Amino acid sequence: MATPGRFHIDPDDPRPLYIQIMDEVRRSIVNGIMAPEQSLPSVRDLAGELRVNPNTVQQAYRELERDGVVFVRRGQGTYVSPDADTRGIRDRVLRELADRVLREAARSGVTRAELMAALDTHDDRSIEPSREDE
Amino acid sequence: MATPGRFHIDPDDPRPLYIQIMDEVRRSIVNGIMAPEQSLPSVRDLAGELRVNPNTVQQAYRELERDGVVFVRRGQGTYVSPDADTRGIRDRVLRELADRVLREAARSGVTRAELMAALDTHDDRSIEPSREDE
DNA sequence: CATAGTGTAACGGTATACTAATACACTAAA
DNA sequence: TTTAGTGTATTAGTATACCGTTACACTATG
Repeated sequence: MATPGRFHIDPDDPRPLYIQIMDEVRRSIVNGIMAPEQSLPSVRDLAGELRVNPNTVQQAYRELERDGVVFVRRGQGTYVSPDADTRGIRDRVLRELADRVLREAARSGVTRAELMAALDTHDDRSIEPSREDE
Repeated sequence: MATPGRFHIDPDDPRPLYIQIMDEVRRSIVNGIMAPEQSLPSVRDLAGELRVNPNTVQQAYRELERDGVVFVRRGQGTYVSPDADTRGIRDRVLRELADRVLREAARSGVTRAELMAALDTHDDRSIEPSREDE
């Protein structure tokens, strides 16, 4: 059930709240919804919208800052990094995901070619990327 | 540092021990090293080899049994499932990995095509699948 | 029947992750 | 200078995962 704000989290999702928030922010940048230097909602605003603790939002923003995705001005706000353009973040997300996936494939003893074949024939269309319908 | 047994675990790997053991067993089947109905080392034997607690091995075997990868005869031992042939397990591992990966891609707002392109161009050859050199 | 193998269950300790509560510090505008 | 915004740090509570300890049950063999 989506909250009416720009980001949403799913209380039934087993993943930690702060990780869901990080994914929301990252996806907004990847999809071009948020542009470099655009301000993010304040930790209190977003906390209110999502009905979580401000420190939970803060934890998400802190990790995104550490990853270079956002930067912070104390007393002013949190902003998308100037170099966090859609293409750049998208490439990084893809590279890191590919890296993780290939490691897991290696652990399981399957090859990149087999994995790609499996991805090609995977038929669950319901998990194509989220679209932000505004 | 590999222990001299058939399976090994890495104490520096942050993943839980029982999950590492599950991966070892699964990979042995996927690589054809273990055949259907072949017996697995007993929980005490493997615990001794890996220097972990028997109940840790037991937990791995229990999950593998739940997944249908092995079956258990109390008092007798644990065996690879008769239908757990290399092809079957390999297909399942691939399907589940593909499913997980596409979900994570969707969460990040990237498409299957982009992901496959990233996998194609990923250049870390060091993470091709483990080979069991015997 | 006893024994040595096998698997199994219950319980407890520890560590860590997650989240919230509270209070502090910075900044800009009035 | 004050105020209302902003971010930030510390602390604490809770839950859960992980792993080990201990003891029990089954099975086959001698």
